[in-house]
Amino acid sequence: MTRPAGVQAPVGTHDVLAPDSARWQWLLGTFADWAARYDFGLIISPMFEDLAVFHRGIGEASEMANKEMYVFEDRGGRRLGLRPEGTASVVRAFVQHHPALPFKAWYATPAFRYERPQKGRYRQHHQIGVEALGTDDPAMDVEVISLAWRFYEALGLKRVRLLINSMGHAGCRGDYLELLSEHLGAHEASLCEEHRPTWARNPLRVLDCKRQDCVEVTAGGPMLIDHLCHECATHFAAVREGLSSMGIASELSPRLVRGFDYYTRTTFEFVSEVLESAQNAIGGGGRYDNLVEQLGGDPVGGIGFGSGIERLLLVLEAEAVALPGIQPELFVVDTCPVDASSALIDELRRAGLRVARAYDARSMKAQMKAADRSGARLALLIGPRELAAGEVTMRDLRGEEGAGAQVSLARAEVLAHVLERLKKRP
RNA sequence: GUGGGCGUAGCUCAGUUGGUUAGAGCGCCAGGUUGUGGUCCUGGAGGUCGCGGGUUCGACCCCCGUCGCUCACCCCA
Repeated sequence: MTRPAGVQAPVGTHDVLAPDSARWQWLLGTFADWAARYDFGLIISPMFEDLAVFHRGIGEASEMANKEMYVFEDRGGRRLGLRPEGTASVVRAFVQHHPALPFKAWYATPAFRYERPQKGRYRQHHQIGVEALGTDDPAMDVEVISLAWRFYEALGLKRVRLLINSMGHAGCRGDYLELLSEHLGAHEASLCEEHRPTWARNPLRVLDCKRQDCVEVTAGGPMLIDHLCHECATHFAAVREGLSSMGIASELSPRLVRGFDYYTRTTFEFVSEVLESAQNAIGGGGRYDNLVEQLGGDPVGGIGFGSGIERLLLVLEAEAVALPGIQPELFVVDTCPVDASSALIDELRRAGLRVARAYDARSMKAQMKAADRSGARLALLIGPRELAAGEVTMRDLRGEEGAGAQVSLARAEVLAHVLERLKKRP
């Protein structure tokens, strides 16, 4: 209990040990599979970047860039930041390497934000996501969004809603912002305490405010979705139609304003209906048609999404989805005074089997107990009797009738019998 | 950054207006069954009661500080 100061995970971080880590492996594997089906390739990029990458990407005014980033200076005097989200780094890598278009990349990465932890919110959390750069085609918006949707389905999630909105491009958004500012200015006195003095700096944020005062003011005001230019409106309609043609329902959510400044046109968020906590967004993303240029690249568009692993795990638990574990298939019990099992265990493992064993020369009873708890289906017993006879006893630990049947096998035939038995009962 | 709740065994927790050697269940180890798990019985190990200070004859209990966990605001994944 008492341990030296500092010998514990930092605030807001967690260790994930087996068997819980098996859920992560399964989730990550499922995502990798679906990303590959959509022809996305894995990208691995550094977890820290020059601060400018994040500042220019996320927007200097944003809460995240200002107060939540882990910033440090290295020994060479460089100002660096720990990745707070996935997109900026991918775009930076894209600009740096000029890959062929369209560039479709998926990632799994930790993300760091200095915030007060609470349920579903940590200082180090983990995201999986994709970015697709180099095309404005609404079909790519549809691919990115549907990939997320199919992935959630593959996990077994049922109670997920897709909220969608369009932020327009710089032109129509600019026109709209004037209308919105006019409206907010006229009703300034009715805004909530926080936004009354600050609405002018970022009027869109007010739309996102959940306090009753602001909700009432903005409800009577203009919505961006009604003021999109022809091109943006057409693009948005194509995205929704594409999703609809796949049977994916998207709910128009005109107040949806996501946290990063870089979004244009399509923005979306996946919310869980079963999470009771305030952190019910399990993923989100959008199009960013100016970001590549802002980071020094050609003026090409992109779109992506990110999803939080910890939150997905919370939802999986809330929806009571059964999660596959990783258990040994065999447990080898060896009670001989000399090592009689290492070579056999090696043979089994090289044949692809997951094999557990006991250590410290414990009694047969203790080893059998360990075998039972390991979750293995079969136990192989080698005691002095088997050793002398050149045999191995194979015992079924998961026999449906309770008492497991056991048979004696010649040492040379063990592998063949084990493979047959395990295949027989998948 | 703001506010609430909580830190007692590996885990989940109990602990009577502050009173002697701090308990339970589960888990773990061993034995009952000198070669057999899952049920049952018996026994055992394991705690500077988060840490530091204070009040008191005496503190797991009261007070202060501190560290940590947790929930909410905020922000978001």
